[in-house]
Amino acid sequence: MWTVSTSKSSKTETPGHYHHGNLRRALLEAGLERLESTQNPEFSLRELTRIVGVSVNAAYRHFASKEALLAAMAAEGFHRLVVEQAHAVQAHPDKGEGFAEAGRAYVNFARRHPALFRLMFSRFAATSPDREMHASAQLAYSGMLHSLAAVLDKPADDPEVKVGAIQAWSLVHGLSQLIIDGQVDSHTDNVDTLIDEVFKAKLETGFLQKQ
Amino acid sequence: MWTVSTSKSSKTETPGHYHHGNLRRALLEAGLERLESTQNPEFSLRELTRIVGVSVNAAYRHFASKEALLAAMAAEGFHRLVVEQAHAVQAHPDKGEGFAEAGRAYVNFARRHPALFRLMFSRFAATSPDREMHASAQLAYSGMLHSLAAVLDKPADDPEVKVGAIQAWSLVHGLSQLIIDGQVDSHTDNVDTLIDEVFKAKLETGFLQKQ
DNA sequence: GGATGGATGTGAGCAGTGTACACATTCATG
DNA sequence: CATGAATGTGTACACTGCTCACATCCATCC
Repeated sequence: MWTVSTSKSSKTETPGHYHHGNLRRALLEAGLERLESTQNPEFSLRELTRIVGVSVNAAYRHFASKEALLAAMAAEGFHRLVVEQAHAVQAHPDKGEGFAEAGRAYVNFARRHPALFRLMFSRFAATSPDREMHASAQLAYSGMLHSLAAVLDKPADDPEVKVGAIQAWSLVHGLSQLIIDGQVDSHTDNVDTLIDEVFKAKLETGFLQKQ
Repeated sequence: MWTVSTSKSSKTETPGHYHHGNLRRALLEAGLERLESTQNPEFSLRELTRIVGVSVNAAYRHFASKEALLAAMAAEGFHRLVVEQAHAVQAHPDKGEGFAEAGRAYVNFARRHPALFRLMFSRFAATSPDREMHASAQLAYSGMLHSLAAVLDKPADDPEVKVGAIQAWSLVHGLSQLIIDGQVDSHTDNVDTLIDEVFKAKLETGFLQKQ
């Protein structure tokens, strides 16, 4: 996808490509693809630079460390998640359904990209002072917060909305984690119907009831 | 704590200690302590053996790989979690309260041992074929399942119980994860009261209602 | 249009890692 | 007390993240 410009060509991409043609982006893509394609999500910086076809240290012109690369990948993951959730919300005229669908989208995102999902919430996500990543995560949260506020017809800073948002996020996040850990698979036949059941029960008895 | 037996002494511990005195246990303890005591939960096998005062490869007589050591540490974590939850359940005569208290114990375990908690649910927990660890995790799940079955006064294999258990586990697990990721801290003043609120809301409207 | 300086990529090298292999020591048991 | 198994040690190897000095390329200005 990202071809090296051997001498002077391939000016087809976005600006900011000096020798390689946006090496930063290429490394990110390679890393993300690596997460998707293999069983073992551990990878070395050297492996990525080998894939991209560049010397090891070229990476250090774009990322201060391997950790910084991982943080950028996580941020990209949050961006994609936010997009998918926004789509889910907008696809449903009924706000309650839209909110529930966003939850389903969350779980399915985790199922489709388990390694990326883990990366997004791994240790360094809490530790690293990466600004971009925290901003992305914040975006995901505030999106859900406002969606729930619309459902409950209350301001976003209403305590009930805040607690409800954390509750919903916890449920969805926990379910995602347990599923990708294979800790739910072993107890149920079909994960899809389980998700439906969990959500249905939630809808009937839980916080989505405007009471 | 684990002193090396220079020549022939320190037979004070459980059997199975040849040269060192249960090196396996010592490595586990060192690893767990390492997780508690430091900011950066990454550690090398060599570091652990240095702490214990033994050559690097001695560890390989007790663990097939570093991954196996991590799996054993995770299993130990599950054991401790199960113990704390059991205590929480038994401390309350009312079964519903006991169940809720077990949930609180779950969250607090994660808060007190964030690195260990992460390890227990990290990538390799799903990947690794470590039998002991999966057995321990299973134990945690079935304990909660039976506790909920008692609350609802239904058999443990009742679909409603199963769904409720996964729901409860998801909520508690997700909340734990979000808290230790610092993703909740930034939105609320006091985590403790938040937990109470989440649980209270759950108790009032959720699956704990016998309807 | 050619010089200049900053952005970008390269190569060698360092300390540290996980682990395999051959060997040494110690223990339980005959 | 000899023997074999269990346990610990030393050496070595391929690999890692990362630093430093150097090479290359591009945009820009005279």
